[in-house]
Amino acid sequence: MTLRQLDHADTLYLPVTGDGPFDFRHTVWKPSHYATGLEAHTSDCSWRTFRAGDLVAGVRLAYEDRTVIADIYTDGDYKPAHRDQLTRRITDSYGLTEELAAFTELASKVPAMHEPLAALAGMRQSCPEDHFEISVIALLLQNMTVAGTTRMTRSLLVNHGHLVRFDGIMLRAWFTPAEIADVTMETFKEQDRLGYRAKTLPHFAAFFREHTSDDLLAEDNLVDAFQTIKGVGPYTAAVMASHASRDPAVFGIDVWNRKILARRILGVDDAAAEAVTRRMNELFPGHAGTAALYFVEHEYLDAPVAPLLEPAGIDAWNEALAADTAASGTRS
DNA sequence: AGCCAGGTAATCC
DNA sequence: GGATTACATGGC
Repeated sequence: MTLRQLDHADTLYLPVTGDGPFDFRHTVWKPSHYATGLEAHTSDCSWRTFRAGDLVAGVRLAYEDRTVIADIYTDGDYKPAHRDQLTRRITDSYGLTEELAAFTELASKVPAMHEPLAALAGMRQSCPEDHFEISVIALLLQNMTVAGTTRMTRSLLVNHGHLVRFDGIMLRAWFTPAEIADVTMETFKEQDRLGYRAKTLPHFAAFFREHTSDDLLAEDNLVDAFQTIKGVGPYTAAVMASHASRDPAVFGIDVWNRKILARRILGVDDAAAEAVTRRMNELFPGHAGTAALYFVEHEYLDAPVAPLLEPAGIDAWNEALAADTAASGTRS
């Protein structure tokens, strides 16, 4: 994998609409999210890569006066259509035009939600991944420890993705479905150590090459269509719906958030998935997904999985990413 | 060694 | 149907 240097191409000023607070830091950086190398965060600035077709874009995100300022870096072929695409993508990824009032109203009536709401008021769902990318994440989370998921994610991005540098930060970028079209199941299994998930990934690539992102927006039962793929069940489909499609009523229940939610809303260490889901829907009708987000992020707020970087730590971050890439290159 | 982890599908009664 | 089990992998 070669390192691409990206140059500054544009600055987007993206208004945050709606009344009420906006929590930029916890919208863009989620305390519960594991490290992927796709994004980096300090206390007041974030960097993230996006794919827009063949384009690899690096984005620096900051916030001021109800406006997200997105500096765009690319490797040369930046066109007006890309500006529109990235404006929409970043606005949607972080819910900048979404209204939280209905959720906040419900939440204020649930004592268990008072602390999360006080700590995180104005936080939106974040999903900089597109439908394909978030589906890959959900696949890698299946029946696996976070350490295992992190390992597989890193391997896929090192071996099939991209490495970029812009604005002083080094980051990984996703592969597109087209870019892994010729990668075999054997490679995913033997090189990337995906286990049984190796069989499913080629089907994802085929599905998302057939269904372009514009088709997906028009598709009204994408979740059902996606579940016809072998290896995609209710969890993976729900993660796609709640994150990439931003359905506030939906959340993918797994053994991780099941325990967190059982403790928060039922007062027990664990409970059946159906019982947890039912209670979440009773307490937060139409907004159970948003509520789950608040409970989970509050759980990790004091001990984030991937803590914010100090500005002085960026050199070490860059060196770690470069070393990781070099190590992979020498492996047989 | 054996069990389990941010699931899923196949196979049993 | 609902309950049980194999599926890959690596960490403890």
